[in-house]
Formats: sequence, C-alpha cells, structure tokens
Amino acid sequence: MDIEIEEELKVIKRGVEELISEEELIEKLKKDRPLRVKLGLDPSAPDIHLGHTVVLQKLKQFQDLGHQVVLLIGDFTGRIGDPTGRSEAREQLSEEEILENAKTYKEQIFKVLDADKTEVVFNSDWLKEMNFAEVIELAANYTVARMLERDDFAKRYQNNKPISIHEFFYPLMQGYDSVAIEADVELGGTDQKFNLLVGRRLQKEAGQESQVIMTMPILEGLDGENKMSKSLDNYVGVTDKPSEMYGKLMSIPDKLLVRYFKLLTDVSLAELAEIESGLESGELHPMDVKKRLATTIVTKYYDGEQAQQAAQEFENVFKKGELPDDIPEIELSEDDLEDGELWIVKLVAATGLVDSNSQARRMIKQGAVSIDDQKYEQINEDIAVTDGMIIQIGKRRFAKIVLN
RNA sequence: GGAGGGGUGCCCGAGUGGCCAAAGGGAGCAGACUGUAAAUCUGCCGGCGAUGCCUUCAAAGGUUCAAAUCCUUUCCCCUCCA
Repeated sequence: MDIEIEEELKVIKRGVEELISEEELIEKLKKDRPLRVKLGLDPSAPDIHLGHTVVLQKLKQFQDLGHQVVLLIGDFTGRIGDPTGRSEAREQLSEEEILENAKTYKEQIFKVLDADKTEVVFNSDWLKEMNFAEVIELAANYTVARMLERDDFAKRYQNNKPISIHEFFYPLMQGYDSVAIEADVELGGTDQKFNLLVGRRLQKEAGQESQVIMTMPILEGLDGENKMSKSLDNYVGVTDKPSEMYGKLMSIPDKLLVRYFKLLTDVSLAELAEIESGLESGELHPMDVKKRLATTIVTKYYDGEQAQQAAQEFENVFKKGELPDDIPEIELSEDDLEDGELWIVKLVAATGLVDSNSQARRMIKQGAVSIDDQKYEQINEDIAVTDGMIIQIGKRRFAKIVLN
C-alpha cells in the first residue's frame, strides 16, 4: 500500500471503535479525491459537550486530511425522534424548537470543525418533499425482521414495550440521507451502528457505492461510569468557561485519563503511548497528566493564555485555598437585615447555593459552611453582614455578598 | 373486547389501618483521608427560626379517633386470552 495512504489510515483509525470496512475505505482513499464524510445530528440537544466532540474530532481529522465534511442536521428526523437507546419513544419536537437548536448546534460545532471546509445540509430538504408512494418504496427496502435486529427494538419487542411504526422510519430516513448526499463515509457513536448500516444498504439499492461506516466510542462523563450527558450533569460543555472546564477535567477519575487524551485531544499516537506507559510505571503522576489534559483541552477551546490562567486559578483555589476569580454575587439590602444582622441559616440560603433553609441548616451542622474564612457550625447565630462578605459551602461553592 | 396484576421519595424497591416523612440499595451532598482521582469510614438526603408543626406514597372524593395501607371514581402502565 501507498505510504501516504497508510499514514492517512493510521490517523483515521485512531480511537475508532469499529470500521466497516477497512478494505473499502482504502479503496476509497485510493481514488485520490476528497471523500464526503457525513455526520448526522439530531437537533434535540443544543449544548455540545466533550462527549459529542469525540466524533467531531474525528471529522476534523478528515478535514485536515483534505476531505469534505457534510454535517447533516436532522431537522426533519428530529420531529419523529430517534428511538436509539431509549426504552420509550421520544417526544416529538416542534419545528421552531428544532430550528433554534440547529442554530446553536452550528455555532458550537465550529469550535471544533473548520467552518470553511464544512457543508451543512438539512434533511427536510429532501424528506419533506417525499410523497407517500415514495415513502412506501423506501420502506420496501427493509423488512421487519431486519429492523428487529436492532438491539433496542429487539429488547422492547421482547419486553412487550411499545414500538411505534413510525420509529422504524428513523433508520430508513437516516439511511436515505446518505443516499441523498452521496456519502462516502458516515460517522456516529457506537449506538448508531444499526442506523449507519441501513445507509449502506439503501445506497446499494439506489445503485451507489456503499458508505464506509465508522463508529466512535461513547465517552464516559465526569463520574467515570455513565455516558457523558447534560441530564446526568457529568459533562464538560464546549462553552463552559475556561476555569470551569479546567476544574471539571481535574475531577475526572484517573482511569479515564488515557481515554480522554486519546479521544479528545490531538496528542500524537507516540505521545499517547508515552503517557500510557508513564502512568503505568508510576513515572508520571496522574495529577500532572491530568493537568496537562486540562490545559490541552482548555487551550483547544480557548487559547494557551486562558488555559494558563485557569491552571493558575485552580492552583490558587485548591492548593492554597484562595478564592476563585469570579464568584457569584448576591445582592442584599438593609431591608433584608435586622440591625445589620441576618440569621446564619437565612444568610446561607440567600446565596442560592442551597435549595432551602433546611439544606442550609444541614450544611452548617455538617461543618461545610465558612464565612470570610471562618467556619460556623451553630445554626443559632446571627451574622453581622458586611459588603463583600464571602460565603463558602463545601470546597467549591462560593458566593459574595453585595450590600446596597 | 374479556380476565388478572400494578402505580411509593431523584432512581430501584419494601411497606397492606396507628410504632411511617415511609425499611434497604443506588445516585447525590457534606465531613475525615487525599491529588477537587480511586478506595474506605462517618453523617445528611420533603418543607418550616423546628424536641414540634406543615405538605407528601398516580388524581379526586369517602370510611375511621387514625389511611401509603380500607371503599368509590378517574387517569396511566403491565400480563394472559381474543
């Protein structure tokens, strides 16, 4: 094989879970033209987090190799709701919601991808135009038995959970999208494998060369267990502030270190191997590696300077016990106080860092609260409130009082 | 359409008249230890200026001194049969 293609293949294969098939990919690369690399997006989650970027990262690598990325926004599909991974049918979104989400999506995605080298398409462009006869024709390409091969359908069917007929159309539509944009390669998470395979088949039926499919691992979130998701609050958003991003990354379990490096950064394969062996032999301290990871990622989404600042702040706050740079300010007026004082439970609750007086009370009792660096454990105290007073709950929750 | 089973706190799940703000587990939060890692131990985990009071066990009514528990109606889910 051509050395150039061999190198290209190495980059492309990095971190990939499954590639179907490598031979076909090599054939396509040999054609020496930019490949059309598709990624379908379900516009129901407007906030992109690092979990999403695993696949985006891969697209970026394709771009850097000179290929054409086609982002497909499933505005039409979104109205049906992708059943993937759900035990129940998803709620359908309104057209307005979808458009709004799609817009945010694009803004955030270009933090990773090169906008100039990206084609963005909406599948409503062709799906909306299809009439019932065409839909039937499309559906005729697939059988119920084949549909039931899909894991989640199979499970639901077995457990007598409902599967709406319309859900069968989701893979068909996604597959048809590949036909419509003549995709050479389609990326997706491992959970998308079935849908991606449908694309291959439909392309073949349509007389096209089948797309190569590549699935990327689903990234674990900060808890190290569940997949990264906003609803589990174990995510790092690409729009998170540098200090927040840095801090969140410092809190990941060590076992995720190599994985994060591999899937979220551009460090070379050689360096990756060094990191891995260094950690294993104990030559590298996990925390140092983690700092490097955090710095690398913050630099990627912001810049080196801001990453340094974030790192510095992290050191200040967690090593030296200093205060973070930006602390949420809570406004209080004289009317809230009695002779300039406020019952400590109310004061803590007023910060909004806890949900109720009861919670505030518990925090205080548990010794989690300090005010201006002094720990308070009694709930029957009144505090003389001063402007600029700092209230801290636990290690990472701060609020500053502003009197007016 | 017929017969049966079930809906409990963020999730799973016990409880079938008072001892129930509801066992147990998970998640989460806090404390100790540490590297804002892991593991471990401890405490908390509806609201309320609080040894008491208020609102919770699908929803609404009812029985009772007393209801998550009994009755009625409604909604939802599941199993078997057709």
